[in-house]
Amino acid sequence: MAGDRINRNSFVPPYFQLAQILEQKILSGEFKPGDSLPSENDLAKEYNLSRMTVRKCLNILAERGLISAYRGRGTFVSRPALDRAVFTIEEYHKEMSRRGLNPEARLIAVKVLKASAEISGKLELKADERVLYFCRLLLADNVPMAIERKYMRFKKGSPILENELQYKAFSEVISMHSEVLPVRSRMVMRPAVVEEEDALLLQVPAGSPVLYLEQYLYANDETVVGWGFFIFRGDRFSLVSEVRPLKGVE
Amino acid sequence: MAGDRINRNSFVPPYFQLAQILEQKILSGEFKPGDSLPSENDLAKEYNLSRMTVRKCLNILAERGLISAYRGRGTFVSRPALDRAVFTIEEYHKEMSRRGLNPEARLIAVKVLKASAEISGKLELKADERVLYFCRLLLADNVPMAIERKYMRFKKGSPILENELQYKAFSEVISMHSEVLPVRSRMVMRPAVVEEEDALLLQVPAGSPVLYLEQYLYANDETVVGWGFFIFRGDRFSLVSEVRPLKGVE
DNA sequence: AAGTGGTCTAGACCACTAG
DNA sequence: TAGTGGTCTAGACCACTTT
Repeated sequence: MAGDRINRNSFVPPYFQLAQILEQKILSGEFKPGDSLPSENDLAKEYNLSRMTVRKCLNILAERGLISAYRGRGTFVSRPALDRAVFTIEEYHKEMSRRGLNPEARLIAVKVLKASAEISGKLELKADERVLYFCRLLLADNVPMAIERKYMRFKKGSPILENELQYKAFSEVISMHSEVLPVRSRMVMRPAVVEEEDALLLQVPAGSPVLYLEQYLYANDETVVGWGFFIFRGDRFSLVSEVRPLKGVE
Repeated sequence: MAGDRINRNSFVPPYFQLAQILEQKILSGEFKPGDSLPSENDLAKEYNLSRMTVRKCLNILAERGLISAYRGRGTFVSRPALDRAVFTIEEYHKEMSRRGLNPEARLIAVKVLKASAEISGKLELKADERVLYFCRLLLADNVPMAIERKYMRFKKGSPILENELQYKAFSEVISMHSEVLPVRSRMVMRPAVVEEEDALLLQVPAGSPVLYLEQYLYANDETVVGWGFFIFRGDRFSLVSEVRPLKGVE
């Protein structure tokens, strides 16, 4: 019945070999959505593995959404979640390097401002308290890709080095400028049309579609320690979600 | 040094208790980014657990990005990836239910078409082959949220029940209409401005910002078995990415 | 050589589900 | 009651890194 065996001399560990075997049986239709898999004990016997090893393999497949386990009932093949998408945005420099582009950041402005109503609201400050603001233009292969505008609580006597603002991510800038470290983030993304001032920086017509990506940073005590946003060009920046096969992993 | 103990009478399993303890030590700054954690053997001794149980706990923290383990060197606290975002879009009905909204789908059109150049390209068909097309208007609490337009290879003599198109996700529609099941997906998201025809359906002004979400579905042999897209209203639909504390899990 | 994480084993007890 | 998955244990060997 088995057909496939675990190769004990392979560099690929047994738990991973079994995961590949089972994945193939699922993708090829031998196990169909809703079917139950053999029990963990049966798989252990069939492939001459300990139950813990079988479980490690099943955990991998479960993480990938191919199967679901239910205590007392068994382990079942899931309907693949193909109408679901997961989009990941890395820190800008990593994101662009990943895409094979040459990233660059140009510092457009650094200022200490009295917080406007909007900013003091976002940063949970009293009106007119002072905040540190900076603006960067993010490029890839010399083409403007995004504008970044960020605001943080201003700490007297802690100078910001312009040099740092060329390379550091927002949370790193805060880490160095403040004693309260950000430990949690919240980001909100929505489509927008670009306003005139930003259109000039991005070198696109006013009214072009863009992605507006808002960022809140929180300290361990839930204080907001930073707020701001990115504006990404819609014609140069899209997000991709893919379900990858197990083969290519590691 | 320890301070915290594992409560063996708790319903919370030991591996999870230890994960909470270690997470708190990381978030509070007792362990700082770059610091090494005690070795797995030391943690096992300190908390009176077996090494496998300690490893299960560390895996949880590693999945969440709080720590990284290196063979031969040790386990280290990571700088939290706060300038990174992960956005998840569920299948429409689930997504809206999750947001506490009442989802609904209205079938606008179902047709068998000769594939245009664009469609036959996307579906890897010869020109003029026939494709099945449908269009749905997706609502939440009676407000239009999105338009969905989908195309799939047409299979003669396999009727599509209009009823199904009210509830089923695209990949399910294909599963029932075709023998070749989709097992893999690819989605691409970008901002756009809405065209007049779509603006009418969505009840927004032409030129309003929208999210354009393209979907490709593949069979096990890499054939494209479905293609299409969603157009989401930008004023009603945004995506949120949050780093959650361990406490709230399960 | 000593210490680290990665993997594996052969048991065990438990909570839960089903017949 | 028998079978399932969830958790835990106390070992073991390995590849790798550091000293």
